[in-house]
Amino acid sequence: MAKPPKSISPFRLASLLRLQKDPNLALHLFLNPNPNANKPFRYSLLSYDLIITKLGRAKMLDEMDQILQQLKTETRFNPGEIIFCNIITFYGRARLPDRALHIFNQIPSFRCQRTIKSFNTLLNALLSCREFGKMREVFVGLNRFVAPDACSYNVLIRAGCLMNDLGSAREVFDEMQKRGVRPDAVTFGTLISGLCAGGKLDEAFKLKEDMERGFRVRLDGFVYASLIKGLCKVNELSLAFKLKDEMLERRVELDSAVFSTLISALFKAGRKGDVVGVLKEMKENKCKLDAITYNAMIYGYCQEKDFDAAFGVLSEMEKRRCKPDVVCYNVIIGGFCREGKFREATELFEDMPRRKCAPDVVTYRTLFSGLCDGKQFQEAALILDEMVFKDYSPSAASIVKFVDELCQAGNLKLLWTILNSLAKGNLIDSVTWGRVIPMVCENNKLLNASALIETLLILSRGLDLITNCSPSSENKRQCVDEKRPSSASSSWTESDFTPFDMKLLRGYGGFWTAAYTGWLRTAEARVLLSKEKEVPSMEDNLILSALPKGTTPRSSPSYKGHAMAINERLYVLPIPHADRVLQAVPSPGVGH
DNA sequence: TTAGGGTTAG
Repeated sequence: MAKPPKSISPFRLASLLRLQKDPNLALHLFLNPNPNANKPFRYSLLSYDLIITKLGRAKMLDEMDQILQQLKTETRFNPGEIIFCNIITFYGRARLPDRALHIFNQIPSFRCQRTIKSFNTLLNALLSCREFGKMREVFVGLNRFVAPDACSYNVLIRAGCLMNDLGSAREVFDEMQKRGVRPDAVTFGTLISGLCAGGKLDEAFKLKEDMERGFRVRLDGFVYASLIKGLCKVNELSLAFKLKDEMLERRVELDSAVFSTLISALFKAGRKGDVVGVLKEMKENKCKLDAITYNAMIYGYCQEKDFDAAFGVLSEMEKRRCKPDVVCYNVIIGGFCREGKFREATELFEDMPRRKCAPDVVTYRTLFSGLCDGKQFQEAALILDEMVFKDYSPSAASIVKFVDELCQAGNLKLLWTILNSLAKGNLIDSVTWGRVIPMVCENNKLLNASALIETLLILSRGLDLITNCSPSSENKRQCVDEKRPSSASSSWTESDFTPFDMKLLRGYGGFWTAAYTGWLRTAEARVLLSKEKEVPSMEDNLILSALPKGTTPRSSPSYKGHAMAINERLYVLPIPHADRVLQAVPSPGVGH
């Protein structure tokens, strides 16, 4: 007879969790440490820490929340502030500012004291979400309870730099000194980097002087790397190399960041031959090449259309046990696309999972816009659909470009396909609607599309994000039934909408208005079809004309669009989908 | 794992 499995101790659970790479398995293990035991498991604080960190890193934030609720009920120990700092950071990375703020406010309920540390983490998380207004609010509010330190000000300075508002970054720099907080190396590093990025090299060098002479803060690699990049950007390569030598003289540790910048600049200046010297110097300084250094070379070779050399670097990385990262593949895929090597680009993209590298939003955007530029419409449509499925969005410009190209090519069939994909991701904005509608009307030999466009304009006009409201499905159904345009008018005006509608439209802002209109029209089309009106108005025609030819709705279409034969088409999206369109949140850009 | 630099697209 098999022996019953030995029950595991809290200590053993922690070490098992540490070893488990798969976050799902780790979660399962955490939730069922001893499946056959009948008394509750006494989790250690370390186990909580490990599972929360694992789930957070894997972006399994709902599961992480579940564990947090459990942690709240544990009274045997008091969790340290660091756990909450990590959680706040995870929310920041996931662009969930409200949840970051919420957990920050909840910290005391976990029997943990908040300090400037979690406050600064919150500020930084809000910065990751580009919630500058909220940052200010939080800073002003908490200022009354706790004195900001250099780190707090450094986050604010970085916010100024990212907003391209170097003036306000400077103001923060002055303010911190007024309040007796000494700027440190990070303060100068942040400000100098911002000045270099903004092309204010003179100011940056002046600040470097002040840092050293006036403030007696030691220069470090961060400051040098920013300045060297700034010089390279304006083609001052010899000055950049001089600065690197200054680092050697002053015994500032030379790191891969400085060398990567120089290598990248040499390639861009067409001085590939000089890269060998830099690599040699790296070796002399015992500085290892990292993925970024290799990527600088790969990019250089791709710009020169030397893909063999680029793949050579890739093999070299593997040989040196430096795992190629996603940027590495993005660079090569981009290079292939620029050269019209779409098959190669797609093959490498498809090979990424085998190479144990997940494509990111940049990979998709690069491939998508490359395929569009090369008029590889079918492939582009496939990538687009996959992108939307993954909740990534192409840039608004490339969507419009793609739609324009399809309109020009008269490829209505593919146009419907991609509009369908875009609708799934709530990615059709008023510009796209504006491009598509005339196309549809022209194709159906209708008089003109001005009525619809006018409608879109009316709805988009001056609508700001004022309120947030989440309508019930009953509300929406009422909208559909009541929202018939007045018969005298051929287009919709504000008077055709109840105050509720207008509130709804305002709540979602101008950007969403077009999607909302699309949804209303969807339902509208369905109402029209179900009523089998004898003499369709021009408005009816317009909507019906948008339906692809040859699609015959069943006799009694219901609001549950899935029963309809045409529900795959854009204008007849199923209602549950429309609900999602309405409730969707704008997808963030990179890093989403 | 409270904050800053270097490689990719748009």
